[in-house]
Amino acid sequence: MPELPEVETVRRGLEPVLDGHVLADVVQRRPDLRWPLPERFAERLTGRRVMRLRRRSKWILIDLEAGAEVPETWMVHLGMSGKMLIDGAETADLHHDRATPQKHDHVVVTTDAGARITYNDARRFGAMDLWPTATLSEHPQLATLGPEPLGNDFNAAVLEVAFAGRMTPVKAALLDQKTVAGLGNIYVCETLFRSGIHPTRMAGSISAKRVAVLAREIVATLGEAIEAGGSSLRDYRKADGELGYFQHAFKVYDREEKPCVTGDCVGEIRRIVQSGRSTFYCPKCQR
DNA sequence: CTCAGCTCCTGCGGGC
DNA sequence: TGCCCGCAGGAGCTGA
Repeated sequence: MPELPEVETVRRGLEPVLDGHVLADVVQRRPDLRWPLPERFAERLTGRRVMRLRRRSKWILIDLEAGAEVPETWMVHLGMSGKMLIDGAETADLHHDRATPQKHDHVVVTTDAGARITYNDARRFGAMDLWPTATLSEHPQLATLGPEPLGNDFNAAVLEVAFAGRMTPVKAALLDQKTVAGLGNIYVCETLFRSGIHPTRMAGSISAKRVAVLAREIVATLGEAIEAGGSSLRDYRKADGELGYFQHAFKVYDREEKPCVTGDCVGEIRRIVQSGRSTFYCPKCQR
């Protein structure tokens, strides 16, 4: 499910319950997610204080105070179906209640303030790791990532260089986390639509001017989605304690055969499959 | 090296 | 109602 905006929303939702708090109790309910969890995972998290929550691409990075060892970072990737659910002392009004674990609840953390954070992941494409904070950028999953689209290292020129010579559809190039980090299937479709670029166009063949539009739309689209996530976060307690899922109106994603939303466009959204994944686009607006 | 296709896993919705 | 199929927001691996 989650792409960069959803992951950022989850990070922001976790912040008030985790930041500055001690992980008083950690329960690991199976040995692996996508990969085996690190040795003595629960034991190594237990008793450590959270110093900061960061995000890199689709990874949530939870910096921990040094325990018996050096400062380490608890890394969390939600994969396709990973969810973070919060309940406990401060959310006793929730009908959502994890007192007894439910199906696919894999990791359960209780803080010193009595908040309970449950990681639930049906498809188990998610991942967790524990890595020294000082060398985090060398972690195998982080080392190859491209620039953070909402960071200072991303702009039109950078995207142009990344596209240069790429004889692959721009859709695939944008899904490649080495090009830009954090985009997934939905936001690639949306940004290409907003940029008027056809998804099958070869990345290396797009003019500098149009790459600049694309870079700008990537930043704008992600920013707006995070904003939408933030507003949903403010009343997530009314829902079910599940972080990161929010209503967002997509212009093309999952709108096959629906009318194009562009003002005077009479076209309808089309769905094609590119490298095994659905692409949605307007054949009239995107060239 | 680059790229397309397959793969992991479970759940859900549509068609019959 | 139940069964079967295709599909799902990620991304690593394989082999051409």
